[in-house]
Amino acid sequence: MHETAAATHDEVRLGALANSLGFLLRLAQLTNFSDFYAAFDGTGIRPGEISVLMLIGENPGIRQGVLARRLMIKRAHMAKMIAAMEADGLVEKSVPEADRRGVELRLTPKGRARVAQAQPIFARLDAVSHRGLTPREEQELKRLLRKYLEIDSQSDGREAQP
Amino acid sequence: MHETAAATHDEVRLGALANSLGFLLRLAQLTNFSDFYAAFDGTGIRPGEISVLMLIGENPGIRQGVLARRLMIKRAHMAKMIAAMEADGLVEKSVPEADRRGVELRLTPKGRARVAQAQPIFARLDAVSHRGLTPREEQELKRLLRKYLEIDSQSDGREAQP
DNA sequence: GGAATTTTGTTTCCAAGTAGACAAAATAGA
DNA sequence: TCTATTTTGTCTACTTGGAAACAAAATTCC
Repeated sequence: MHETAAATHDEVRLGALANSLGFLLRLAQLTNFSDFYAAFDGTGIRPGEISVLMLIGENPGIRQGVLARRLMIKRAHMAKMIAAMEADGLVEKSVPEADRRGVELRLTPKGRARVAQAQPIFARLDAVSHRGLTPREEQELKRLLRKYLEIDSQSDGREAQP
Repeated sequence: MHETAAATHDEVRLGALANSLGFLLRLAQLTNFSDFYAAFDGTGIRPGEISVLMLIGENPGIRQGVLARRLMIKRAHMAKMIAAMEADGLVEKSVPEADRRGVELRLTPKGRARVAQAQPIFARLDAVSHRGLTPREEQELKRLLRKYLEIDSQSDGREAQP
């Protein structure tokens, strides 16, 4: 029996979307997230939480607005995340004398322990999440994404030391 | 005056995250989305809506479960999106005789008009969203993402014709 | 043929994230 | 000084998406 135009066998024509950067990025991110959740299964660690903790660990005293801008999420949402993490004892806030509007963030020992717990899982995930790509291609993919995002891979955004 | 360890000037050290595929994909997707919203400003067209409409247009009669799987969203959410689009008169459902559990989707004339309206904006967006990349690099980025996703760029997921 | 299982879509409730208004503190401008 | 603007974080809705339970139809297994 001949097939009609209706899609069968889960085969889906993507048409113009197959060449859309946004569409490809969205699917790639969802794919990677599912790898993340598989790797961190049972730990209760989520992508948003661990990336915030890692950035605070790398940048002690960072302001939450700066963190929100770098992670491209809204300050309102960052406020909620930080409040929850503070309630969990992962992060501590301090109000700097120089500008009492702001809040400086630092990891507590428990927060540092959480990052340390995640580190090996994170490393293993990154070593296995290649999917169809060769290691060489994955490096190239990351390089292109960093260039797209205008992230300087070596300096990690650190200021030059005079 | 010498700086403390606290991050100033919005400079944020990314540390290990700068080499994390998931982190880079997330930021890239958010960046691209903001380009999308800028390009489609005023039209009321959102990424999820237009991608669903385009896929239905390319695959008349597609089942909503198949669509959900391809877009990597949950059937529950797809049901809500389709219900809203049907209420807007963009999509029509029909129950196939062969399997009365399922629902086949097709665009209405209004749905086709919406896709036609989006097409030039979409094309222009795709031509301008390069950011730091050269056109050559953007093509390579898309190729790597398709390979990561195991999407066959030429066939668009279409079955081979015997 | 008829009960168990699976598939498909839906419904309800919950979590993640955004939008916009707000208050407090800092800064700019006369 | 002292008002006006800006910056920073927060609060209250609202939107988007997922988890789990459910119903109806199809399929499997005897």
